[in-house]
Amino acid sequence: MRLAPYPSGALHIGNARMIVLNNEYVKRHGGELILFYDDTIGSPKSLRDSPKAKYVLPEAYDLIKEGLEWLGVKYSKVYYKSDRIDIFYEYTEKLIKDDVAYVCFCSAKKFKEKYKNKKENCPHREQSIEINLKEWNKMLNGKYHEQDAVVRLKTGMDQKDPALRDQIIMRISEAEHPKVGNKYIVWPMLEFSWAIDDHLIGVTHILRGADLIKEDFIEDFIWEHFKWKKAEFLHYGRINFPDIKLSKTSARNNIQNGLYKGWDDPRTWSLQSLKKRGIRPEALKEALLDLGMSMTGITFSVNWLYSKNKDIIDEISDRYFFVEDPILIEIDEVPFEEYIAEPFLLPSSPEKGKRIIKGKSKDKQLKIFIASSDAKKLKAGEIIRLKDCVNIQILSVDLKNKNIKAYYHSLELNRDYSIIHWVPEDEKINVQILKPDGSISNGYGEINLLKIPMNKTIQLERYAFVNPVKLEHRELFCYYSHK
RNA sequence: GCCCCUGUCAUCUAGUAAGGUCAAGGAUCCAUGAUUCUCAAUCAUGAAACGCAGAUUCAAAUUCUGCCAGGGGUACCA
Repeated sequence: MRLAPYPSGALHIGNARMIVLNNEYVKRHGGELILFYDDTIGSPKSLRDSPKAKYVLPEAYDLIKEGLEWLGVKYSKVYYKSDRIDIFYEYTEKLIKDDVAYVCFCSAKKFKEKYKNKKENCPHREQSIEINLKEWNKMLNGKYHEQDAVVRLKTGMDQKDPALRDQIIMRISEAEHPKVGNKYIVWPMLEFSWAIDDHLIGVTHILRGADLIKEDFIEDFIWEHFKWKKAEFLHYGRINFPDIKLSKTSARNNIQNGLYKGWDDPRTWSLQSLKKRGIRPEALKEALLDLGMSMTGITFSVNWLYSKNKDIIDEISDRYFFVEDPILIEIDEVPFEEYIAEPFLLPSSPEKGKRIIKGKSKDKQLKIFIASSDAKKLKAGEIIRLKDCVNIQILSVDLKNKNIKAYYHSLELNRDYSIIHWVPEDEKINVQILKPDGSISNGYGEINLLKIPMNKTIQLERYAFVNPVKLEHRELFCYYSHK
């Protein structure tokens, strides 16, 4: 079997389904997996400036490799479509000589309206083999330009399905290719190139999305013509990601115009970005595999992935305090100079030990920060519990001036009081969290965050799981994982 | 327009090939309660579906017909 990514950008969560399913199939049946970069030319030169243009991005080759490595996918060989253009020339010539292909000069619009929709042959279909060969060579020799001429396969203008009437197999593109430059101006269409290559590299099973079903027909037509052994087709249905916008093309544009920092920006939903967010490859694989091979159109909710990931990281992510968008509370009449809070690093594994958070008072006053989302809910007179510390009674709340006053109330845990998180004013570090939508949350975290390893997920209690990626000048930068 | 495919809880899925074992099972989400010094996790309970209409049959989620609804293809993209 083969993986055939188009190297226009990093692999994303949507492309991953194709990879995971192929990989699993090969593993279960003891097959061989080939990585085949489907790096054809894409959009013609004349459309290259359009934001929708598809084209090969040089860095994508490595980004794809990186993504496959992260997913733990092993392959036996690597091929590049762009290395094999001469092969398609050779087979196109054979097809012309066998009178099953012809050079057509109709414009796309004219062909569709005058011939395809009416099931009628265009004049070029009747050309002799000699003329077709001559015109084909003119195409190869650069006598024609983009849009001037194409090679069509004689699948039949009387096909019931208009999608299958005399498909184009070779066309002209004057665009530059990152690997082979301007060496070729005639390029194959996807269906045709696979009909040839799947045979030549010995593919026995082709597992692809339902959107590529038409390609089956073209491949089968050509295998039939050459009397080649046929591969078996397997399909899976469409998958939709309603809460995500997934597009390698728009990700590329946003990276190029500087809106995104790179291919690990969470808005790309690339495998690179998922890794940075602390999503485990096993979680993604399991989530995708659970969808199976059904032909049903699937609405994929990212919560499904998050849930799988949480199963893995919950029991290994240490807990820390963090307050988002902090607001200061001044607590008066504190009857001690220092209180040492000792919450567990990971309550489900007490053997991992405890953290130490010190609350120090000056002149009987203790200053701490709480999250503004908690502050908004406070009412004067209310008693709340600072987790693992003390109970305080709120005296006044002035959100406009970010000023909250409170009194010390008591020490003992009382579950009637709501429990909130806090960070002492004199021992804190700045924490920045990059959210999936690209926004950044700011807040303070407990001092123990200075000692944590990078790229190992943690849970900021009552906030979310995050993956710390950088600690510099007492400032921690994290990627948001999920709730 | 023309071709093709798919319709089971909010979502994903099991069941459809051989009609009875399905008064439809599991997971996620949601709700309630327990537990917990986290709004997480854990445990318990609950809510929640065979697209519609006919037909065949002792018996239909499963077979047949019609309808309806979604998706895909119809690119000199992949």
